[in-house]
Formats: sequence, C-alpha cells, structure tokens
Amino acid sequence: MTELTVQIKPHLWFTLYTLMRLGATKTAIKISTTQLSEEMGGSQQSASRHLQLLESENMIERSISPEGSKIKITGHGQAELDLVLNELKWYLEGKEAQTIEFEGEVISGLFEGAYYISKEGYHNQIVDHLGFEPFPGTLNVRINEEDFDRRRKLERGEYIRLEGFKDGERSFGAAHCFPCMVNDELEGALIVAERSIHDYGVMEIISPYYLRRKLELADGDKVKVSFLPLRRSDS
Amino acid sequence: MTELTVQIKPHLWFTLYTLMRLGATKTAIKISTTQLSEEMGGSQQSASRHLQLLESENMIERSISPEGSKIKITGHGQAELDLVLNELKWYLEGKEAQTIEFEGEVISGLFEGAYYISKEGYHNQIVDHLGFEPFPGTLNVRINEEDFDRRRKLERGEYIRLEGFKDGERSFGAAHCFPCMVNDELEGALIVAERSIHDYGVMEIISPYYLRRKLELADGDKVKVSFLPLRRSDS
DNA sequence: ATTACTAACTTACGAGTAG
DNA sequence: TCTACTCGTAAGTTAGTAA
Repeated sequence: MTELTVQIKPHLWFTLYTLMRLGATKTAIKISTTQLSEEMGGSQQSASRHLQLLESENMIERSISPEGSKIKITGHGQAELDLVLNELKWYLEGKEAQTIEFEGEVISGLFEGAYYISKEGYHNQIVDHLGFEPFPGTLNVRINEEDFDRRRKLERGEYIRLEGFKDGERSFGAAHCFPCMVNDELEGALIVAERSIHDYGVMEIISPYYLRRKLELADGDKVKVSFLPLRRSDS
Repeated sequence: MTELTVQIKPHLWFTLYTLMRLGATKTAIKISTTQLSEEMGGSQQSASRHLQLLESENMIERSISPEGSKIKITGHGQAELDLVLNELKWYLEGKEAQTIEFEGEVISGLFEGAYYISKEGYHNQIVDHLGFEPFPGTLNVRINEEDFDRRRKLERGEYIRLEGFKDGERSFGAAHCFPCMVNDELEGALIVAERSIHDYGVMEIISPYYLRRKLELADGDKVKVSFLPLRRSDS
C-alpha cells in the first residue's frame, strides 16, 4: 500500500452512505441533525457527532445555520464510497472493474515532462512501483470538457504514489500515477501532481516507450487512453 | 416498507464485506478468527463475536474445526451486500439500476394461479401494494438454466411482500412480488412463495391484463420479462 | 493450533441542556 | 427552532484464559 489510508470507521462510513442516499453527492443538501438522525435510526446527538467527525476527516463540507446545515460530500468522501462500490462490483458481479476510457488528441508539451522524469527521485520510484523504465518525456493528451467528471472520478480512486523529494535547493512534490493502456497497445500511466489544482484538460502520460514514435503520433492525432481502476490492495 | 428489515449494524456489515473481499461469496473459505481479525484490524475476540452474530442472523454459514473454520456467505448475506451495491450504483453512477431481463417461453400452468389470486387475502394486497387489479390467472414462463443465477440474484433483492393469511381451514403462506414488464409493453409482477424451495425454471407472472390474449401468446412463444430492481425505500 | 467465555476497559450513544 | 456540549449509561472491544 503506497497510500497511507486512514480507514474510515464503519459507523462513520454508514453516515456518509446515508448522506449519499439523501443526495449529498451531487449538490449540498439542507438537513438538520434531527432529520438525519431519524433517517439513520439514531439520536440527534450521534448525528451531530458523526458530522463533526466526517468534517474533520474532510469527508464532507458544511455550512451551519440555525435553519439547518447545508452538507455536501467532498471528493475524499466520494472516493471512500467509490472504493466500496468497486469492491462490491468486483466480488458480486465478478467484473474486472470496467475500464474508464478517454479519447483525446495529442498535443505538444513544453518538454517539462522530460525534465521531471529524468530526476532520479521520480525515476527510481517509477521503476519500483510501476515496473517500467520510463521514457524521458511525456505524451500530452487533450481531452474534452465533458470527460472532466470521469477524470475526476478516476483520480479520486486508488493510485500509485510517488513520494516527493528534495534535490539540492529545489523540492519536488509527490505525484499520483494511474496505470493505463494507450490505444489498447502500449502500457503507460497518467501522472498528476498531488498538490496543486491541475488542468483537467490535459493528461500527461508516461510510458516505457517513446509513444509518439511507436504509435506514429503527430499533434492533433486521436489517441485512446484506457484505465482499469486499481483496487485497494488488501492489507 | 412492507418487509420488516432488520437493519444490519455497520460493524457487522463491515465484517460481512471483509469476508466478501476474502472470497466467501463464491465458495466457502478457510480462515481463522485470528487471520480475519488481522484482515479487519481488530482483535481475535471481536472477529469471533462478529462471526457468531452474523451466523445467528443467517448471513453466513460456518463449519468450525480446530484447524480454522470454513465460512461462506449465505443468500441473505449476499442480499445485504447487493443492496448497498445497488444504492452506490444508483447515486454514484446515476444509473437507473439496470434492468434484469429474461427470455423465456410460455408454458401452460395448472390453473393453480387463478385459484390463489382469486383469494381475497392475496387479491386485496396486490391491489394495495402493486397498484393493479390482477387478472385471475398467471402467465407461466419457462427460463433457461443459465439464467437461474440471475433469477436468484433478483429474488435476493427487494420485494413487495404479500402477507400470509388463513381462509377457513387452509392457511396460505406469504409471497414475494417483483414488478416487471412483459415484452416491454405490459406491467406485471413475478410472484413466488416465501417459504418452500421453488422451481427456478418457471416464472409465474401476475398482471392486470390477460397477457395471453393481449400479447397473443401461445405455448412455446418467446416472451421477454424485464425487472428493474426495487430499491430499499428510505425510512 | 483453534474458538469463545468472562471481566475489565474503552468507545459510542443519547438524555438533558446551554448557547 | 437549530448545533453541540456534558455526562451517565449502554454497547463494543480486548486481555486473559478455558476448552
């Protein structure tokens, strides 16, 4: 396990699940602790405490007012729910978690990728955790705006984490990797910085191959990038 | 809510979920309480207690031996997991729970259906809970053996319950109803007796219509029966 | 090895109530 | 009304241990 997953406790998960069933994933919902307690079959006090705890773990966001709080499940919270969804699907429906696919077009990067990947700090971790020697550069793929939500969902899921490190004066942040297949042919991984709000319009793909040449890609060419979600590794 | 659902407690659900992730849905698994406790992050004693409780609620079956118990999740247990799966799908993937469809062929019943449905005890409940006046008879549909598993899954899900009753000397058992569409055209419901192992090969469909005539069906004709799973009604 | 009992401990719950 | 505090009680957990 690369991620330090603070396992959410069952009864808190259940509260989160109840909030989901009340619609708090899509929009903020207006609900009082009393209403929530009735929904869950518990006391107002318990509901209140659960909300405090969920908030402190960044699972929900609230705005409290005398006429009832507004509650919305955060990305972290949804990730927690997604995780269970994927596990249930896997075991009950016996599906390989279905791939999430993106169609995009190749664009030129600023050759920044090459710089980062050449850093030993990242390079060695990629070899260790992804199991390939990365080509010193990234393939940049522009995706459509209507796919941003699916990308967010992907990035909420499990990832392989590259630790941040210091190299002389500069310090490099941690990054998340999501293994993928490019054009159903070649392996690679989407890499995103852990901190910083990144541009959801562009995917940076690392790979053991020089994808542009191997797949004969030029700027503007269509590519397919498909991910099969990682599952939280047991123990 | 027609069913008296004994809500399983979150920490027990979590144990069930863990057993699922260890593969106890498909086959019995061999695991000791110590191993299980390590898997869940708790003590051996808690694992032991949880297993006892799950067993007493018919969620799992066990055979205990000094070299580690064999554990398998029962149909009831799977139903509990399925339920959460469906809810998560509904809210996170925004899908109408996808319909479960069966292709089968019309066969002749023994005109027993007519007898049962004419009984006031059932009749009135059908009107109340399903919202239609049932035609006094059932359409019997034979389905293929490879669909039995899907039927089992359907029947593990939520249902509308018709209470049993006494009519003079005879007593009639409770029944479960699963609303459906026949040939995507006409509403109806699969009806199965609550107790008694029934024949998974034949579906008995009740409907407000005389389906044989309305759809011009003769013995051996193909029909499609589609169900969209009920969701546990909130509160 | 196992499972599971009892007893001590720790956590979660909920009634009362303040802000 | 709200949320959330205190605090006594109930429930869940775990250490020790028996079978």
